[in-house]
Amino acid sequence: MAKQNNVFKDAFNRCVKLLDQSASLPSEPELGAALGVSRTTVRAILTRLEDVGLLTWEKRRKIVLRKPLASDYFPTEETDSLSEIIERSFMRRILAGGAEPGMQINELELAREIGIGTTSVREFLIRFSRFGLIEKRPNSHWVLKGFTREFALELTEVREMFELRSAAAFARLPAEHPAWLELDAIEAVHHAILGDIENRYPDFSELDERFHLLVHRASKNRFIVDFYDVIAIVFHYHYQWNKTNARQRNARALEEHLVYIAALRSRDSVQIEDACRRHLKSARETLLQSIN
Amino acid sequence: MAKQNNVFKDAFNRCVKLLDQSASLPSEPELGAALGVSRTTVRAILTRLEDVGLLTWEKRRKIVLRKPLASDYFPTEETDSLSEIIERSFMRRILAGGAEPGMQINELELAREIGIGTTSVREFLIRFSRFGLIEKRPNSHWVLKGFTREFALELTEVREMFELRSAAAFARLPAEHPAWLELDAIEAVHHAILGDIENRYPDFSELDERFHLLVHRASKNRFIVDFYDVIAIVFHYHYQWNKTNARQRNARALEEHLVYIAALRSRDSVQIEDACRRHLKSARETLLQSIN
DNA sequence: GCTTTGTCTTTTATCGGCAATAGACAGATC
DNA sequence: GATCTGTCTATTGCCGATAAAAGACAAAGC
Repeated sequence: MAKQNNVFKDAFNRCVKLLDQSASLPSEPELGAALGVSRTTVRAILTRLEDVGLLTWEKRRKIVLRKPLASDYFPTEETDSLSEIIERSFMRRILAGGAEPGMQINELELAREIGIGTTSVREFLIRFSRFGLIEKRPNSHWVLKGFTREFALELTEVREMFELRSAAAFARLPAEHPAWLELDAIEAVHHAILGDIENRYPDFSELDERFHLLVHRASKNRFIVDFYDVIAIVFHYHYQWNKTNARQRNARALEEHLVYIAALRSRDSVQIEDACRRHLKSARETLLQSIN
Repeated sequence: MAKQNNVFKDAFNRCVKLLDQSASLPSEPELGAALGVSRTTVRAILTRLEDVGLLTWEKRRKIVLRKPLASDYFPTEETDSLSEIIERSFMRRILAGGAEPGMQINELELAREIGIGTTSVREFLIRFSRFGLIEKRPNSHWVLKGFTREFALELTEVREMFELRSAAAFARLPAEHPAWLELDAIEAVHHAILGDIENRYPDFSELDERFHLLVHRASKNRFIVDFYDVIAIVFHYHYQWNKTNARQRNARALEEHLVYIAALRSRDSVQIEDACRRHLKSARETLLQSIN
């Protein structure tokens, strides 16, 4: 079966959405840039648009024939990349299912369960191993170390070191640095969500990641920024599978963020450290509660 | 060609060395434990020992027939695992060769150059990516970020944060913790090398890793301990390919270590921080000098 | 003269297959 | 009764092959 064509399918869907809004399509290279794919894929998309009768396409002449229907899109399951599929499937197993620490992980079994080849599973496990949740015994199986209390404590310990340093670096950014504008934008979304907390509290997860990543980036240190991936994935799945008191928790975190943001703006190192510490402490507590 | 049999070859060599010393061999499971391989491999080794006329083997009766010769061993090139081979080859390219930052890395080319399959190269690159020297463009090539000044500064920034914290944790270890004994042993080796510095200064590299890893382990944090891999690999190849003033540099580092070790023993946090900072600063400077 | 398109080549992502290695289990041996 | 050996099965590590996707280059169009 070789490579999946999910890049094509995903880009196709985004192209149909584009076509739904504006009534014409730009040149091939421009469209490629807009969709983030190569011209080869753009041409495959255009060919298919013609096939399903959405478009006439001859050289530069692209004429939209009708409004797209829901049935023109590829089903969303088919647009995910293999690694996303594996990640979700794997995280469900270890966070939701009864996965005991110390358990062996079997590549072949995982591959069969998801219906893919072993190579993809192996590559996923190698990439995933940097999250500290699994460990390889050479020439033998992987061992699940588990989403335990120790894991959460070790993770948050490093997170706190990194974020305190990043927040301090943030305060030293020159006034014209784009991060300040992004901070304004992020703050505005905080107010928007708080203003309609009952309905919008699930939007917090994504905003949380956006905010903390912005702070970490101020460190200008690739190791610190990369480590944020670990935090992000843990909190991502944590939010997804543990919804007890979600509204209340998120509201509290939003308020803490606002204090934190104000502290960053003040550029006062004592205030920043205080706000940062306070927020990270409550984030850690939330995480720990979900484990025991 | 499937799997290499380097596990067998390496274990075979170690078994021959064992046989050179003691005149008999233990049971299969015991031998497996001693060599760190499965019984399947042990039996393959015993079969080969018989074939080359080093041993008679029938059930429990194992009789050594003669002293091993140099020609009984497999050549060392054949005992390295594929990932070790790729790693060396790759590091030589990016540290020694003219590898410009921003350069593209081609999986197929690398594989052909080393004479192996692409899967192994891919897996290596994925594992290697956590060292922050390369980066993947999805569906496209890897980009070499290069062993630059920025890289060294980012690396040492994190190293210093982690090691200061680990050193502080070390001082809090209970007196009966085995780490103190290991520290004694490490200190003794320091004195031994310093006593014959002219000849033994190349032994420093390995000792350095052993010492700092011991310190990092005191953090009891998997992320801190794992990060030491990044430091270790960088310094390992750094020592290997930059030998200017090596004797002098190593002598200085050994002295700094001794002060650092004494500080750890004192359990005095001010003294520890001071000694640790001082040593890390000079380690950073050495590293930076080798870059520009 | 710059951008677009047609065509072709190169490279990546993924699969199935096979030898090396690990590991399980029952019967044999001390 | 604990450990060892014989035998068999399961799993990993690695390869080559192939479709998807990227990308190079020249000719065409504005």
